[in-house]
Amino acid sequence: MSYFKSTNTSLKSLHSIFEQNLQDWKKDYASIREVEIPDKDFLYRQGDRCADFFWIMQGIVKLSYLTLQGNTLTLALLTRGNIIGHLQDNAAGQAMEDSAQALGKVICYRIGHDDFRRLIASRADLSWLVFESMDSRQRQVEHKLRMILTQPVEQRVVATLLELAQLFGARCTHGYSLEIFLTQQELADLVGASRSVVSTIMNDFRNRGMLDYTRDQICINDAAFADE
Amino acid sequence: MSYFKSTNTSLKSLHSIFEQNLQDWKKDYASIREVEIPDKDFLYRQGDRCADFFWIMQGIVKLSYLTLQGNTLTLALLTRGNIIGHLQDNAAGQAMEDSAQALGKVICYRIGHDDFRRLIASRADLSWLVFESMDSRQRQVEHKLRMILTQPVEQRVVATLLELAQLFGARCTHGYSLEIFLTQQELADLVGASRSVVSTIMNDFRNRGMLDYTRDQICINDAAFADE
DNA sequence: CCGGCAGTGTTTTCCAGATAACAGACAGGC
DNA sequence: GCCTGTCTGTTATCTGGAAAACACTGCCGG
Repeated sequence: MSYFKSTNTSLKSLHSIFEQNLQDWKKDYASIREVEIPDKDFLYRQGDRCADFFWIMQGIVKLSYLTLQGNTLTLALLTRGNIIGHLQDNAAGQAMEDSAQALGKVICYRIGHDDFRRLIASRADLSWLVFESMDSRQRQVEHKLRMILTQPVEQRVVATLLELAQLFGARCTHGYSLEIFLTQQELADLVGASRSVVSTIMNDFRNRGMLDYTRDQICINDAAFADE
Repeated sequence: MSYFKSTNTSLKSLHSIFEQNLQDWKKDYASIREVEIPDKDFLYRQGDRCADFFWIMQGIVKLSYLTLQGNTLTLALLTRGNIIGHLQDNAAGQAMEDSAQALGKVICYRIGHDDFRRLIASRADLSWLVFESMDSRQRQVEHKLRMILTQPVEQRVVATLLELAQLFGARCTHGYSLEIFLTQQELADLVGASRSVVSTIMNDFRNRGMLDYTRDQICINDAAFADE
């Protein structure tokens, strides 16, 4: 069960760094504030102009892109420590090319563009955290690209479910159950496939005893880990 | 012809920042050295262990991934200002998951992991440059993912050729000719398609007068820009 | 001058998966 | 209870593009 390897440890120190400094920083960087985003709310939407940065403290944020044909494509799931925002400040922010949506409750610090830049400049130790954040997103997207170009849908579903188990998995009697529920459509967006094939594949897995799921819960049985 | 928009300006200052400081820095960060990589040489190969960073000063570096089935998949083309390297230092660098190859002559600074980290920590103004570098690669990969999932091969070829024109384009009598030559196979890897369909598509474009190419040159005619 | 090699052009076959269309299933609200 | 809306399950059809297979066009070295 090597699948549940520990996540990057240095990101874990982030919150404590912030906690003890937030009050101090507010004096220097007026735009910093802690915001709580309820499930399904958007941090911003595709096409919005948004020059702020969001530094995730808790919860998961889904980045997705809506195609012209009306399909949704999930680019990445970001967790604590990740930073979202536009880097170039030209003309006070141009339209975002994707949407960011909370999956479950999310807590993050929202910081204006200029303040963020100044903060980074003055606190060199923070910049390495930012690098790690960007790097993890980078890897995530490249990994997705590789998967889509090389693996058939079925394999991608398996891989995605296992990744989700890492992110949301809570131990239950027969395996790991996911603490948020995704509709099949959302799962399909995540693997980059159509809803109908994901549906049949999921059923197949259920019949083979690797998975249990209902309308509002998914549970990955221990058997699944053995098989793959 | 809005296509030839200027590239990020702040990256342009990079070389001058380095030039005037390189000698000084060598004292503090012994591992820094300027290296020149000839055309087609590898900075590192997939599977290598490499804990160093490469900061590109000149030329283009191709990042690509070799699949188990033996297909090559080009993830990104990086230019001046971009930085390549593993962030996490655990166990002195693990295997690279892609290869980095020079496309044409490349000049870059090679820096050991720890020196790079110290350099960034001590020179906060540099870190913003690194952010921009990572961000541009990020956008490039996400863009590729979107293209592959939404556009048919033909469109992707067009888009890729226009992007190449931006990177390598040199004005010639009838349009923009590319200064490096890519085989059709390499072009196919870049668009994420098979060689044979790229070949027929290219021929089609040539017949329609949008393109001229021979065994060792590609030229995008002005007509192509009007059409798309 | 003749292989041999690396790249190109084209055609034929085949299939994964998109798309569409519809029939349950379940959950509110009225 | 019944209507409505949102999910799930399944099947029938169609197609873009991968794969394979081969002929063609240089070019380079002996």
